[in-house]
Amino acid sequence: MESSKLLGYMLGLTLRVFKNQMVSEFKEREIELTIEQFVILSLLNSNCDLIQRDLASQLQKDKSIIVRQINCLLESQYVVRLTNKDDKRVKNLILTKKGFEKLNQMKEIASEVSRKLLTGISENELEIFQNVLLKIQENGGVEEDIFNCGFNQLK
Amino acid sequence: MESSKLLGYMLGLTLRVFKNQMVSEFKEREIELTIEQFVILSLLNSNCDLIQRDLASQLQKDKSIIVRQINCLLESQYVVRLTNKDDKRVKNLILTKKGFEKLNQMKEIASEVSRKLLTGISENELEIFQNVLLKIQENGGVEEDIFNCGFNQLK
DNA sequence: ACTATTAGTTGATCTTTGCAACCAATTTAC
DNA sequence: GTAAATTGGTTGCAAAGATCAACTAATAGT
Repeated sequence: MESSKLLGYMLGLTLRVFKNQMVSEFKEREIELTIEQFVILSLLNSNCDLIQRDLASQLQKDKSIIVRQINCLLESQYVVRLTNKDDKRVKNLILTKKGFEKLNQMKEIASEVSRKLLTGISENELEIFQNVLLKIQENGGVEEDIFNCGFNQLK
Repeated sequence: MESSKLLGYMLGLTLRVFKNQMVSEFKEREIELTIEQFVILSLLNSNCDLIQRDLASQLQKDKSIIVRQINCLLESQYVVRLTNKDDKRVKNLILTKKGFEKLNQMKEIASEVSRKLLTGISENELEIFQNVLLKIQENGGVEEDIFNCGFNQLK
């Protein structure tokens, strides 16, 4: 099996397609957040116990990146950062009302874009597709999906 | 169907897993190219008629990015850039022997990484996975795969 | 011939990323 | 209980990646 060659190419291109569409939709509707920030808000909304360390490991990014992303979200008042009472090293991250509303707006856009990009793909194919993605992540050592932020839990 | 929410998240995370593994392998074996450059060399090797415009559209990136990537590859003498005789606007890109050898070295690494990441995934699932990726790209308006740089054509 | 288009290049600028150093709080090891 | 190690978070800096607009040179369209 020679899937080897271009797994990265295929994933990269597909992601880029998705991102480009999202970015242009965001621009059109004057949403000033990036896709990354949208993802972070989504994760925070899925599980309000997530701290910056968790975001870093879930997203496989350096913790410093997360800090800065959160800083942006703070400035626009989409989240609040509070020092945890039990462990003062830890900062809890809480979505504000404003953040929640913006998130829902972005989710709708993501829904539209996804619907558009996934047309012609059967339920079954999509299921397998998701499982393969999960499997790759697992094989790559991504922590088990603590909070099940899979595909299917959106209201 | 609520796959909407995190298509971007799933793709992004999976790509990141792949990239992280590749980067650490590249580092270990002292390969000083980026994944992007590896992809470009792959594409050039698949089809030597590709010009910079094609690379830009295939990779969905701005042409200026491609120019600069190629400049790097020129400096390290992995490719040569020649003005096309029939149309002097066009530059042909040719892999050097050095580039070809480096490419093969990187391909092997990519094979290993892919093999590792794809363990436990059946032939059939993988096939569907690839088709979904292609379908998404198609729905997103990526040009038809002129030179069939699909999964299965590696030596 | 004049205009529009195309391929490529450059410059300025911005974001993203990665790395290392660092602080403060907490654990651990003795 | 205290010293040392670890952990979560923050900052600075430099490299890489990406964007946008302006520009050249060659070609195509009329």
